[in-house]
Amino acid sequence: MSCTVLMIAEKPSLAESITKILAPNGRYNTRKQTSPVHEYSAEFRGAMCKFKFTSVKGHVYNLDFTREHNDWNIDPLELFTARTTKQEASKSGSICHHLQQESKAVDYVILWLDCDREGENICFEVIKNVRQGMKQLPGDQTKDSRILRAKFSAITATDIRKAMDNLIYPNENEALAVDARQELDLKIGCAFTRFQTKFFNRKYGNLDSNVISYGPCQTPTLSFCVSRHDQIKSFSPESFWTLSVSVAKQGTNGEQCGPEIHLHWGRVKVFDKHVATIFQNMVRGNKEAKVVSISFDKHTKNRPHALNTVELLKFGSSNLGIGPHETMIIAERLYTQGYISYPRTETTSYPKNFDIKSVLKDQSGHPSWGLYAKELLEKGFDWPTGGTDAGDHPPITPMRVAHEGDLSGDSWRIYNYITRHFLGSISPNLKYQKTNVTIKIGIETFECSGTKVLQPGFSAVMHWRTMSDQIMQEFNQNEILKIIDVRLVEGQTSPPDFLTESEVITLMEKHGIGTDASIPVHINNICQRNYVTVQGSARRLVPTNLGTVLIHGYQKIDPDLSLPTMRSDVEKQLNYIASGKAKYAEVLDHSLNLFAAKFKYFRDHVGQMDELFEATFSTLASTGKILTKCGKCKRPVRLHCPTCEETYSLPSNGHIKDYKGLQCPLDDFGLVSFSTGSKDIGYPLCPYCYNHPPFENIRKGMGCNRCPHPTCAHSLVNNEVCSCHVSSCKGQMVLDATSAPRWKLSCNECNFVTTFTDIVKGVSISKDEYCENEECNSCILNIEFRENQNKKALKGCVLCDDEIIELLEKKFAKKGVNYRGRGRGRGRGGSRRGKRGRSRGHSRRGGSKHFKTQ
DNA sequence: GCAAGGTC
Repeated sequence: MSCTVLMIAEKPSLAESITKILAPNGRYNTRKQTSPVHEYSAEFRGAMCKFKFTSVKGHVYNLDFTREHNDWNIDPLELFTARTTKQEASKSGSICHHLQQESKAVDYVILWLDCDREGENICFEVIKNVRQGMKQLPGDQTKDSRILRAKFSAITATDIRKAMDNLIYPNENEALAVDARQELDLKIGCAFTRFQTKFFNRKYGNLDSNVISYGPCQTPTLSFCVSRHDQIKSFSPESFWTLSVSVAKQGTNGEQCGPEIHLHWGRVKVFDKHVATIFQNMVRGNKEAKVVSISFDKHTKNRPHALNTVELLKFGSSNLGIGPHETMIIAERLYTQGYISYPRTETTSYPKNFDIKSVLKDQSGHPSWGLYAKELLEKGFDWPTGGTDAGDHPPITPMRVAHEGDLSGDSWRIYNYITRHFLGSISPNLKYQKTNVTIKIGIETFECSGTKVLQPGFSAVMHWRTMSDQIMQEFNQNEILKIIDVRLVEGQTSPPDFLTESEVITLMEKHGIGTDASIPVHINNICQRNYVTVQGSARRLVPTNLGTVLIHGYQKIDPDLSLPTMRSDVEKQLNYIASGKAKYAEVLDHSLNLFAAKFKYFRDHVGQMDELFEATFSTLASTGKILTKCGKCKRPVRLHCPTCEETYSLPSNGHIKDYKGLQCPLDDFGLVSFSTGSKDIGYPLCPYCYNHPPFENIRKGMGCNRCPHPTCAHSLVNNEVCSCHVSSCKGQMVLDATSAPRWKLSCNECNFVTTFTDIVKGVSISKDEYCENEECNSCILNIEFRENQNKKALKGCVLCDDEIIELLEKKFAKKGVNYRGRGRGRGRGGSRRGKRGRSRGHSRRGGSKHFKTQ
């Protein structure tokens, strides 16, 4: 034997099938090793050679951090710059050792790894193990020139032989793109996961998951489910009305003969009851209905394409009630038992030389579908058209007959589906005729229709696709029908339902999230971590509180983190590496820097996510109180709306209570009053305005005492009395209406407060009256005394009138005395006279954010 | 204890 050729496939089954194709007369010997080695002799490059065909089992290596960075106590930010190592993936039996042994003194290595980017990467993992042991040859016959790549687009004899005759070299750029992907996924995933897990698990003991994970595939997957949940929550039903009309054939005397026929209104529905009633009256105004047209249309439902993984998973979930993870486990078992072909494939078209006849022959004795298969064999089957060849593996088909007793419950149901799908895919199309009858009552159009199946085609074997006849009476053109009933039926629009697992798979496929092999893993992850639960026989994925809070948190802090474009954006970068347009190190560096910055931003703003966690998972929140308390200081600091899942912070170190059931005119939020005690500051505030100031140039934390709303009874404009007495303060003294029965004036900037003595019963601001002292210009107050005081009501300026000044516990200095702050501030906001009712100092230039009162 | 991608 002049030379030895080592060939390596991605999995043992493929090594065997390709050997069967390439070994002369299909004759070869197999040695049992970590992965079987098939041996045969054949010609290669003009000489007889010994061929050894073995395989790896997927990736040879896993990427991981070194030991020092596998410590959860280090700062996760360090992970972005941490060193990584590749470790052998296999737990049972060393693949590396196997490759090293088998490559000893071989002349050639031919790589038959799957023809995708991952396969190209595995090529280089293999090369790392086989290169050393290869035979040294003289001259320019370098080892690298003898490591070759077979590129095949299907596992068929033609394709495999063609690949063997057109060997090329492995593509390092494609492999490097995968290396970059691995490193990015590892670093981003672990950094975010460790940070979140530690941050939230330390704070909340009642989270439903040990690990609060983040990943570029699992998080967008969860996001799909939460988006639908949000749509449902925010849905508001609308009433609509429709005309429900029934007619019947009539005899010569106008009597009803024949059953009632229900008609569909051409307008379907209207959203205005008044309009609907007009239509109803119009229709009722007619005595008869007239058939104006009858049409017969032929329709076709195409047979399905050949079966791929995603389609199998979707059917398993929606029709068999078996989750994708479980379906894959079962499919893999059926595959290793030889009942079906390789179950991980994107391909939906049969290879040209696929032996459909032999599969049909195998199945023709089957008790359930044997006769059907036999008929196809005898009468001829339709060679499938369409579908796509993804170049990976042939579609999923039955490989040998199984009877119901051979397989346990779910295995049988999956095998049953795969086989019926196969038979359906080579069956005729389903054909049916649809009859449409158009009927007019006055000027309104109605319709009724019937269907008749002309040829069941594939639905005869795929019984879940069966279409039943909808029989309709025969009508004649211009036939007059009797109107039996005209009713107005009210309905309501309804929200969408939660996404089914099958719909989630469709979305994942559409957005390129995960692969046929990993889609079930991602869905399984978000279930196991308790971010979603699978509900009902329709297997709908309903987000848990934890799942919802996570996604809402990302949306608040950095929406990119949960967008489905996360994956595709990174893929675009990786494509530059694969195509050789950019260097591996540069792309990796760029993406790592980007995500490190995102991580830092997320970490700095995690409080926004924490507000949601606090409202959902703190023990106080579980009592159902609307007012939640801070876990540390035990004071109420936040309001939480459990429906909107929004949290509003409030001023701390004080008391919060409902403010007389009053509402903010800007946003309809209920006002609350804040006070720090009977002799301290107090004011009403709107929780929304406090967190989202509605006017420009106003900082966060606005209470009503700083609000420039021109007409609201609680705003600064309508409650300010004079400038603050404290010299360094630029604030306004505001009448604190929340303070009754002990009336107070408190500054809206500093903590200066003055209280009226307890003989004062009521204080109000006199509308459009100001102190006559030009320098003062304060508001005029109306003071009422308690009945037992026998005092007449007073009216005057709090800065200039002695009698009023006397009523204050902390007295303002009388005008003319050189007290701190005198005269100051008066001119600051411009002349105030005549400006009441208009914002002072807070121009509404630029408009307000949610102003809706004017 | 963490990601996602292969495969068993």
